[in-house]
Amino acid sequence: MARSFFERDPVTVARALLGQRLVRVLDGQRLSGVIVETEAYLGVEDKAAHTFGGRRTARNASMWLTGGHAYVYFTYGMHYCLNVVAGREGEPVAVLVRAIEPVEGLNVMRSLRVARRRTGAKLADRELASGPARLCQAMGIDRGLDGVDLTRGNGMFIEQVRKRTLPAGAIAVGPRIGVDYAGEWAKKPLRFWVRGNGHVSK
DNA sequence: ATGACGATTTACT
DNA sequence: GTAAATCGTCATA
Repeated sequence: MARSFFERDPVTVARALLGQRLVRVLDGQRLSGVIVETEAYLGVEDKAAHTFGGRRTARNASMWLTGGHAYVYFTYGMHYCLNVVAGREGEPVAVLVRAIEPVEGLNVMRSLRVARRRTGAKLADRELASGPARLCQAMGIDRGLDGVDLTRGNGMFIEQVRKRTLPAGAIAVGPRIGVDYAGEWAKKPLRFWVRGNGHVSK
């Protein structure tokens, strides 16, 4: 996907990413899935965003890069989450990728996920990447990928599946998850998912 | 140097 | 439905 796809406002990018494919090349092997759930983070004005109020730290530095870079952060002492940076350089907005529908490398994903659990019960396909931290586990994404240029085609990138954004009727909209601390901003309709898709987080 | 806190997931009641 | 797991990060002092 070209730079121009990402250098747009985060809501537009969040919607346009639905139905496109996230690809991770791990040890020469392709792991991939169709993006089915995203959230837009609007930057300095957005109380739920890591860059709220213009915060610029070592942790969120890549959010300030131009659209098309990855912002990977560590949270809750054990989880990573992946964002696709949107907008222009110096405009710290991003899209959190919350779920994908696995397409390639399901067995590798399963073993990466199972390695982190106590019980050995087998995971259904729907449990592999239906959540922002699950997706990172399944694809072997950690801080080593923070700041990676997703337009470069190595390590991790977005592959174009469709030219146009899904029709509005195929996209469901709701408030973002896990940001209750953000007051009014917690209620804004900034979460997007493919209507009826079974791989969306619960 | 310290303390409070997560853009979550899992296990257990 | 409730709670534990687990630690980097950042604001405060």
